[in-house]
This record gives sequence, C-alpha cells and structure tokens, in this order.
Amino acid sequence: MAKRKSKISSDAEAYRIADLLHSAAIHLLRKVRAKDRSAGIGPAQLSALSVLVFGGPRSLKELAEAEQVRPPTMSRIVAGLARTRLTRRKTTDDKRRMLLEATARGKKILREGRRRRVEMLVNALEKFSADELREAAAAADFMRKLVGRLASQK
Amino acid sequence: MAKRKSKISSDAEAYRIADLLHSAAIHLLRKVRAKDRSAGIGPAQLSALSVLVFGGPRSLKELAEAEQVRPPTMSRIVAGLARTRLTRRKTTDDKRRMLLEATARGKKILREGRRRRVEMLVNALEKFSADELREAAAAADFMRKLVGRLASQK
DNA sequence: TAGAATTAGTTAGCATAGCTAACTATATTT
DNA sequence: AAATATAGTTAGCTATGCTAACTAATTCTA
Repeated sequence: MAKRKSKISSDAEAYRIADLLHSAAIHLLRKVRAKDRSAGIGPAQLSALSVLVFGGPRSLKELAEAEQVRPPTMSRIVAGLARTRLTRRKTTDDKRRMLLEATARGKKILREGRRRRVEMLVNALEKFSADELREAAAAADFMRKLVGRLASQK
Repeated sequence: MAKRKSKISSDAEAYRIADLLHSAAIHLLRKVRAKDRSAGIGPAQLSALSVLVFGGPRSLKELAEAEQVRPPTMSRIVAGLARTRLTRRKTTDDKRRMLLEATARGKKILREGRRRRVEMLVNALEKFSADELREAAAAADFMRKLVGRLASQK
C-alpha cells in the first residue's frame, strides 16, 4: 500500500486525524445548527450566504462550485434564501445567468449568526489557557489550509 | 460586551476561528459524504456506528446523547443501521431498553469507510511538509478537546 | 445562417437527517 | 392500586444531498 518507506506511521496518524476531524466536524455542526435554528436558517443556507457576503455576488453555478454541491441543490438553497429576502437575483447580459447577491437583511442575519456562533465558542474558549488558545489559532489556520487542498481534489 | 480587559483580541480571534471551523466542518463533511455515499451509508449512520464499534454496545438514549441528537432522530438512524444489518438489537432485563451493538458486517463497513476517508485525507496530507503534519496532529488534538467542551454546554 | 451542441438554471422525485408532539409499553414511586 | 417517570416509536414538518429530465439561451459548426 505505502508508496514510501515513511508512509506507515503517516497512515496511522492520518487515520487518527481523519476520525477526529470527521467526528469533530459532525459534532461542531450539530452544535452550530442548534444555535442557527433560532434564526430560522439552516447550515447550507448560512454557508452559501457567507460566500455571497464575504466573496461578493456570483452566479448559481459559481456558488454551487464554491460550496461543493450540485446545481439543483444550490438552486433550492438559493430559493430558500430568496424566499426569506436574504439574497436577491440580478439579471445579466447572458440571459441564462443570474447574479446572486446578499441583501442588507442577509448581511445582518449573517452578522447575528456569527455572533451567536462566536458566543458559543467563546464560552468554550474561555475555559482554555493561553497556550491552548494558541493551539486554537493554529488549528483554525490548519483547517483553512486543509480545506483549501481538499477543495482542489476532484 | 467584554467581561475582561483581555477579551477584545480574544473575541476577534474567536470570530476568525468560529468562521474557519464552521466552514471547514461543512466542507469536510461534504467531501466525506461524497466518499461514503459509495458505501450507501450516510454521515449520521456512520458516526453512530463508529460509537458502537469503538465504544461498545449501549442503549438508544445513550447513543442519542453521545451523538447529540434527539431520541426520535436516533431511532430512525438506528432503524437504517438495522435494516442494512450493520447493527443488531439486544434485549435487556428492563424491557423498555434495548442494547445496540455493531454486527461483524457493521465493523467491516466502518473499517472500509475509514479507509476511504483516510485515502482522501492522505492525498491532501501528502502535500504537507513534516512541520505541517505536526500542525495537523495538533489541530486534530485541539478539535477533540474543543468538541469535548462544547458537548458539555447545554 | 440553419441546425447541432453546449450551458445555465429549474423541476420532479428519491433518500437521509434534524426537530417537536403525541403515542405505547414498561418500570418506579407514592 | 394509581400516579408518575422513562424508553422507544410513529407521524409529520423542514432542510439538504443526489440524479434524471426538462426549458431557455447561447455558441459552435457545417
């Protein structure tokens, strides 16, 4: 299996990391969802909205790619966001395409969602030592890097 | 807002961490789910199965608490696992309770799922340097710790 | 330039997974 | 014995993932 001699221990480590990250991702999202449900917005809608707020307007297809879901799935996510007036559609020269952008209401909801999530995490982080907070920052940086590399895989 | 003088920078850091973790969790799970779909098992079933395989048999209520979902949700997750013969029910003295345990087939499926996830992550991790692999291990440890403290919040 | 092929997005239909409310069955308490 | 509590299920809602098949618009090509 291993292509290089140093792969055996890396694989064992990767197993451990894979399980921890999978478990952590599931449980983090369950916690976050519980908070966000009070705002009446699901995690997929919130994540897509976040892309529009921080990344600017884009088409449905681009948004689907950014979120790593299929166009029909994004079509419905966007329908939900439009129904609650968190985003709006803008027409383009190419009449097949639309540009999706966050409304002021959408930006506000996102800020409030961030605040709720942050309060939850701050509650947890307050119990950490200064050293552990540095771990937290390093872990977050690593996650960003890892997701970036995962996203480039087909 | 801040209760202590050192909280302002921590809050800003927590915002960044909260966003990164939320985004990372969503995108990691989407990647993982794509891999697991080929085994015909969803992330919730896989996660519950993992608890039974590594943590041993337990009741539905205990499993629901471990997985941070409500009993009716776990009831359905377990129904799916039983339907595909990945777990079985054992009766107890208390006839209201059941003990859920993984079958040999369940253990095998979980091992294969781990292998698929690990291959995906190993692909990504192979591009990391030795230093970055140490970051990965530290990040995974941190995630485990963080989820543990989040779980204790009501 | 007419017709074929491609591209953007939607609709329909299926499955999983989250919830609450309300139910059954068993056990415990008073 | 009756009231209460506990374990699990069922019913019904919503959100989110998918593929297949569709419409409308654009681009390519012969």
